[in-house]
Amino acid sequence: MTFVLVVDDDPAILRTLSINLRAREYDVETAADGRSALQIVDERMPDVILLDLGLPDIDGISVLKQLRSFAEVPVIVVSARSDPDDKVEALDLGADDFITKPFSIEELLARVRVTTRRTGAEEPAFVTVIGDVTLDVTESRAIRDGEEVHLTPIEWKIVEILARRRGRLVRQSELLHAVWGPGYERQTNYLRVHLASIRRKLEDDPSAPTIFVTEPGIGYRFLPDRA
Amino acid sequence: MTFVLVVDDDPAILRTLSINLRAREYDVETAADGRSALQIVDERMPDVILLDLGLPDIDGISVLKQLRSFAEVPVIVVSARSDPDDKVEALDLGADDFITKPFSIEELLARVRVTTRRTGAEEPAFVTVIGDVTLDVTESRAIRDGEEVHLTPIEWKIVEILARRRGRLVRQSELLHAVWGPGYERQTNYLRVHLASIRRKLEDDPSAPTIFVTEPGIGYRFLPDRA
DNA sequence: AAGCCGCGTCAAGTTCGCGTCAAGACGGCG
DNA sequence: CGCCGTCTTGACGCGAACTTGACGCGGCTT
Repeated sequence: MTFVLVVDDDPAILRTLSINLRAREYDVETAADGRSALQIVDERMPDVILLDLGLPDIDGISVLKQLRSFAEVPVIVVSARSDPDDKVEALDLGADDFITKPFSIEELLARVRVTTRRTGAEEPAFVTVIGDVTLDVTESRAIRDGEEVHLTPIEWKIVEILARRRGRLVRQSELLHAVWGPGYERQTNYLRVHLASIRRKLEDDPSAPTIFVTEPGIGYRFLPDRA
Repeated sequence: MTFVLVVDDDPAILRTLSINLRAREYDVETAADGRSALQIVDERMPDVILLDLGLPDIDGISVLKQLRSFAEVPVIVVSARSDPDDKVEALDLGADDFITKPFSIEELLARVRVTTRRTGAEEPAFVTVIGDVTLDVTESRAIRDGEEVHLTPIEWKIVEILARRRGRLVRQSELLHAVWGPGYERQTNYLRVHLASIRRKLEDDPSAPTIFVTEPGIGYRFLPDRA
């Protein structure tokens, strides 16, 4: 999943952007000032950064400069200043794009798509290792004892949803809705059958599951923790 | 010297841009309609294209589409239309940037610098060898057993996208979106047909592909690894 | 203790997706 | 205007994947 960092001191903007980006299946993190923005970049390099120029602590331009001293990550400047000089300065300092407030959310999303298209930076490879099993959800690859195991599309969907919530409980109705769509929330037998084949392929002892465990009457849980 | 193609039907704009660009030591050529623009691109590939959407003959959007079917050259759309939908359409069809008239010359120049800065940094001369097949994606050349094999434009697009992600999975919807544009994400039959002809031309045994492999229900994968 | 409900298992039946082929539509070029 | 390469569209067969129903087991309730 593409990871976007949104930097703005206006909570309303942060909220709007987060909601819209998340709805498009982006992984979003926010920062309200330059210091925390740089920290996030340091910890977990984003695929795109949306950067406001008017920040409370450091000037947005300075943030951009510092950023460029160690990272090539695409930056889209989002600013209320429409003065051409500001744009030129930001662009020449390494910004990849500049969009002025107020802006159309659709346009912003399109510009985000442009930068990700160019860098080809999709999916930072979401992999999970459990003992001798390796699951690469973004690549749809499962490896067990060194050799590839084939999972079907529905099996992958289930695994993906459970894996994204590592450890937490996922209700049956939720799984059914996510995989089969609305209207299938009571077909719990589907889950039984498909979970069975997933376990047959990935569990050491399919009859005593330790990775994909059942919460009777409620749902399922993915437990990647293993010695 | 960086070569810029300016496409606009307004002679005044052509003049202003030419003068300003030439003053910055760009090599400039102009076109007043879509047909001659495409011709120039065919003869002498520009480093950047400034494209107006309102052209007398072909719609600017169509020019962009045709352009993208055979060239990756950076395109900055320059248009009087400020409707967000127009912007989104152009950007999703492959435009790298979008600027609305009237604009500041300085800003336009800055945006030109952004695109050239980007493309100048890349260019990893992209050839792949798999056994007796050689693929030169940047040059659109395929050679098998010493003789050239002809691939059609769509075939090249597919090969290129898969090859750029060597080994990694590309989802059907992604391929369809990238090759045919938004709205074609479910026409998986297109992929079946074109993949078939690609395999017929490049695989040893087209019925048992080893280079372009299918992940049933999910997508395709390019596997250049070979003994 | 008996019965019910939810889960896992299995096998049979059906659908779905892929590859293949061929016919028709489209568009560029002479 | 007609030719030719290319792309689209539909039909078909096959195999994998999914659905569906039956069954047994175990825990929980009454």
